[in-house]
Amino acid sequence: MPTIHDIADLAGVSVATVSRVLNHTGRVSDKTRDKINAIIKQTNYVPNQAARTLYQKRSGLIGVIIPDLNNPFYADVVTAIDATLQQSGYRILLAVNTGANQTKYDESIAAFEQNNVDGIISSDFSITPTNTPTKPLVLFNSGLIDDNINRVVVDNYSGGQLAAKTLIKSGAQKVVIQHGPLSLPPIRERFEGAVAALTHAHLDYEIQLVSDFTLDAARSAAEALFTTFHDFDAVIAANDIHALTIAQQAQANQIKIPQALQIVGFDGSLYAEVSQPSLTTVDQHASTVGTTAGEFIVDLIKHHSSAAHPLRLVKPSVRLRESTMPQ
Amino acid sequence: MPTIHDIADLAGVSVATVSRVLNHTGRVSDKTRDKINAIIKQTNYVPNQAARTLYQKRSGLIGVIIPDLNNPFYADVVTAIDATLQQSGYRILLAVNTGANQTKYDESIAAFEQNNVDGIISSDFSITPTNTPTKPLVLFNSGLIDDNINRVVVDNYSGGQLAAKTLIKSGAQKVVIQHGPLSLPPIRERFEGAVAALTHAHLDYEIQLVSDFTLDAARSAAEALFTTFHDFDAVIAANDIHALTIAQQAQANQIKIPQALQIVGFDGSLYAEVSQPSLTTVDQHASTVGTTAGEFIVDLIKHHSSAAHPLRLVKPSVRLRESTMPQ
DNA sequence: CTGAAAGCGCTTACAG
DNA sequence: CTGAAAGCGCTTACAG
Repeated sequence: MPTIHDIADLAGVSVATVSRVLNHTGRVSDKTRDKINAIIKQTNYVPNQAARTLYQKRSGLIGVIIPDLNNPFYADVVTAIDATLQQSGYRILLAVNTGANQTKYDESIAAFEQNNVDGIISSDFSITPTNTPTKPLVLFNSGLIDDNINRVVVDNYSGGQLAAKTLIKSGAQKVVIQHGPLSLPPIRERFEGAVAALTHAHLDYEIQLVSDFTLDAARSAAEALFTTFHDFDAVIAANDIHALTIAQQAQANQIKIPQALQIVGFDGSLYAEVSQPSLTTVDQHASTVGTTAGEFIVDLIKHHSSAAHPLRLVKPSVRLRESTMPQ
Repeated sequence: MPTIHDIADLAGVSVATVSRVLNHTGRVSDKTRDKINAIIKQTNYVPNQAARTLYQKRSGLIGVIIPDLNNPFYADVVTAIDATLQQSGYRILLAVNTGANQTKYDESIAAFEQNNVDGIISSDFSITPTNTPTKPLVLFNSGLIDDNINRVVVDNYSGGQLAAKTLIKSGAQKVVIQHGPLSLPPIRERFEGAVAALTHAHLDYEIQLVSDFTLDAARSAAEALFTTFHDFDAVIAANDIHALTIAQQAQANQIKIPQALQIVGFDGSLYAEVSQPSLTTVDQHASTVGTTAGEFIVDLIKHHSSAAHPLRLVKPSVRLRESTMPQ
C-alpha cells in the first residue's frame, strides 16, 4: 500500500501539496494537481483513514445499534440509514444487540467511542442509555418523550387512532384491542390512541395483553383471543405477526374475514402483505425512520450537536387491504 | 477524552508502562499495574483505536457486504457474524448493497481498505469481486466453486436432493420443480440435485422457471403454475416465498394441502413457519453460515491468510412440516 | 521492571 | 503556489 510520501516522491512535490490535492483545500497549480491526480490513479493510492482520524478526530463512522435484524422494521431502518449515510460519505459500524441486552449495549457504545465514531444511532426499544456518549446521538423507536434527547419517533398515538378509525369507518361494532407491555412508551401511546378514538366514537371494546412479538406468543395469543372474548367483530392486533396469526386462527375456526371479523395490524411489514387474505395495517414507514435518523445525525455532526428541534416525527399511515371492509 | 499521556502523568510513570498494562505485555510490577488500572477505571480512559490502527496496521474491523437485509437469510447470517466476531473482539463495518450493484460493491471494498479492515466477508450472490482486495476475504452464498477463494457454501446440490427425496418418500407421483436463473451457481446446483434425485427414483417431473424471489414474481409464478401444468401432486418451490404463494394459490383453488398437493420450500425462513399450513422446507442454516464465516475470517487473520481448505461446507437439512405427507 | 525516542500516515498552521 | 515541521495518540524495539 503506497503512502502519501510515495505519491509525493513520485510527483516530486511535498506531502503537504499531495494532501491539499486530496482534500481540495488551499491553492495548487493545475499542472501539479493533474500530475498528482494521475499518480494517485495509477498507483491506486487510498489515504489511510486511521491517520486522518487520529489528526482530525473524525472517522466518518456512525455507530448503529439495533436489537433484531429479523424484525422487518429494523431491517428497513438499517437499510435506509446505510443508503442515507453513504450519500454523505459515512459508513455504518453495526452492533446487533440481540434481546436488547444492557451490557452488550454499553459495550457497543464503548467500542464506538474507541473507534472514534462521529455519531451514534440507536434503537431505544427497552434499553436505557446509561453513561450518555460524548458523541451526537439519535434515538429512534422510542416514545414521544420530551427530555431533549434527539429522537426520531413514529407518532404511535396517531397510529393507534388510525387503526381504530379504520375500523370505525368500516362499520365495526365491538373491537378487541391487543397490546404489548405498556411499560414501553411506544406501545402505551399506540394503545392510548386506539382507546381514545374508540371512546370518542362510543364504540364498545375489550383489551387483550400479549407478552411479546414472537411467533409463539402470537400463536397462543390468537388462540386465547377466540376462547376468552366473544361477540367481537374486529381486532386491533399488537403488530403484524399477531395480526397474521389471528387471521390464521380465524380461518381455522371458519370465521370469514373481513365479513365476520376485521383485522388491523401494526408495522407495515411484509407479513401483512404476504398473508392470505392480505392484512390492513398501520405502516410505521420504517425506511422514512431510517432516512430521517441518517439525515438527523449528519445534521448534528455538521452543526456540532444540539438540534433546535430534538424531535423529528414520522407519521404512520394506513394500508387498506383485504382484512377490513372497503371504506 | 484523556489520552495515554494523561494516565501516565497521573500515575507518575511513562506512557510505555501504561501501554504495557493496556496490552498485557512485558513485565510490570503488581504495584504500578494496580495503580495504573485504578486510574484507567476512574478516568474512564479508552485507548484511541485510530492511533493503534495507524501503528499496528490492524483495526479490529471486518467489512461485511450483503445485498438485502429484508431477506431473512441475510438477516440471520449478519446476526450470526456479529455475535461470532464480537467474541473475538472484532466489529462489523456494514455495507448493504441493495440490488447487488457492482459499483457500490467496489466502493464498499475501497472504503473497507481505507478503513484498514482486517478482513472482508461478502455475499457472492450475483456479484463479481473485481480487483481482489488485499485483505483476507471470505465469500458466502456462492456456488461450490473450486477457484481457491475462501468460501462458506451451502451444499445446494444436496439441498435439491433432499427436497426431492422428501417428496419421493411421501409418495409424490408427479413433481414440478421451480427454479430461478440457472446462471447463478447455487440455483443451478440446487436444481441439478433435485433433478438427479427424481431421475434416480424414476419419478416424472416438469420444470418452471421463475424470474426472481420478490413477492410479485412469486405470485405470478404461483398463478402460472396452476394454469400451465396439470396432474402434478407436488412442487419443489424456488424458495420459501414461492412456496408460500403456491400454498395460498392452492387454497384459493380449493386444492387440499398436502393430500392433493405437497409443497417443499427452500430457505428455512420464518415465512415457512408462519404459513398456514406450515411449510416443509430445506433449511440452509443461515446462522451456521454466519458463524462459520465469522470463524473463518478470524482464522485467516490469525494465520496470515491462506487457508488449508478454502471451502467450508454447510449441510442443509429438511424441516418437515404440514405441507408434505407424514413420512 | 521502567523510560526515552522513533515512527505509524496523515493534516494544518506557519513561512516563504 | 509550495515546503518544512509539528503533532494527532498510540506501540515497540532499544537501553538501562
